[in-house]
Amino acid sequence: MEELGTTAYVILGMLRRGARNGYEIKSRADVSTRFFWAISYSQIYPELKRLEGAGLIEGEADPAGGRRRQAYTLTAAGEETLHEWLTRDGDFHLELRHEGVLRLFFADALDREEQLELLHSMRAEHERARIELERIEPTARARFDESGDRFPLLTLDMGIAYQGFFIDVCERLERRLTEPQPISGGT
Amino acid sequence: MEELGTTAYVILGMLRRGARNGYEIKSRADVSTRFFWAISYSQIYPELKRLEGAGLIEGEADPAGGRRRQAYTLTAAGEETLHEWLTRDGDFHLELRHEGVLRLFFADALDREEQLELLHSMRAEHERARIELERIEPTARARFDESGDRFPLLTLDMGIAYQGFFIDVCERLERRLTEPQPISGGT
DNA sequence: TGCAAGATATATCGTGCTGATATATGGTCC
DNA sequence: GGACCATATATCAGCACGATATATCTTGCA
Repeated sequence: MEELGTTAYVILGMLRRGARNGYEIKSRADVSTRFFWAISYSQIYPELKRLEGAGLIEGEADPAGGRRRQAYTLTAAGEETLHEWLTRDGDFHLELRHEGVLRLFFADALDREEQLELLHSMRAEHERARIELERIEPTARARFDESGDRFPLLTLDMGIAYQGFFIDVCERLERRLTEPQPISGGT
Repeated sequence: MEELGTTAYVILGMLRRGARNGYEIKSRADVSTRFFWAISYSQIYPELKRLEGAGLIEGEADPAGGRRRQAYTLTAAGEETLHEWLTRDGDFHLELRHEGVLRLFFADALDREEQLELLHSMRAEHERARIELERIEPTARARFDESGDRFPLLTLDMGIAYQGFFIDVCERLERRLTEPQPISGGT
């Protein structure tokens, strides 16, 4: 079998969690993995067929009234493949795209006041993001209490701390730029 | 004029910094913006032509011996466009793809020992990344001393702290998972 | 002197992903 | 009855990545 992309493992993992079709996978991902690994329909539906072809999942017709629907489940091979990925050593895919930091990188083209405004609006952005995550938190906590699976809640709390990291960095830089004559760029 | 993608602004910014052609833009980006906004040749060369067509940059033949080379410079319009982007309020593009956190999200499928190994190898990955950044730091510091532009150094230090954030998170989680009976997933 | 290896410089291809849109049906509310 | 939203699948244009191809210039060293 060819190698699988990371998106394929999101699908396997979500199926293992109890998601049954493409729509449910996407809905769940949109309130969880989206923050560190987004997926879209145009990946999900072709990938479901590919995974079925590879024998990692099985689908059967599951119409809801007159609406066609396909219900998928993990096969033993699929379960094994997911486990292999989860325990694989190293080879992490790790990527950040952050337009705020990018602008900061070029901020020498700005005057002091504009630099401060950039930091301020960047901080505001992360504060909005943190609030969004904090709104999800009670739901995640409730689901933990039901399921006993603590990892979704744990990664959510990581996300909240992650936003906090950027908020702190912005605040520190804003303070430093406000000071009379800062010397260097040390940590 | 159509809207520009963020990559276009990387190019404008790099030209403003003194990069002259596609190769130099890519070389510089690979040791700086790469860590928060990666770009590739297949974006750079078509984009240079597009930006020239839009009047934001100007290119002239600049052969090096028998090797063809095109030297670009910012126009006044390009400078202005860059400034508009840098001072634009909000609308940040912010995106993370982190396979380690994703695996952690699904880590309920693992036993305790495998979970610890996942955290350990994730932490090792971030430690490698931090060391890579720390190796660049003296160069960035020297360039700051020459140019007086502190922002590249500043964003590099942010990157180092960023890796530190994940290292700390992993350590904390490793400790918590080692403890006898942790209760919840609180921060 | 010869020549291998690496740096400089541009270009392109396959693949994957995003965001938007299209198409239906089912359920809820007034 | 009809408006509106949720459910469910599918696809397309555009952007981006990573790898590779091509060619020339420079460096090192035997």
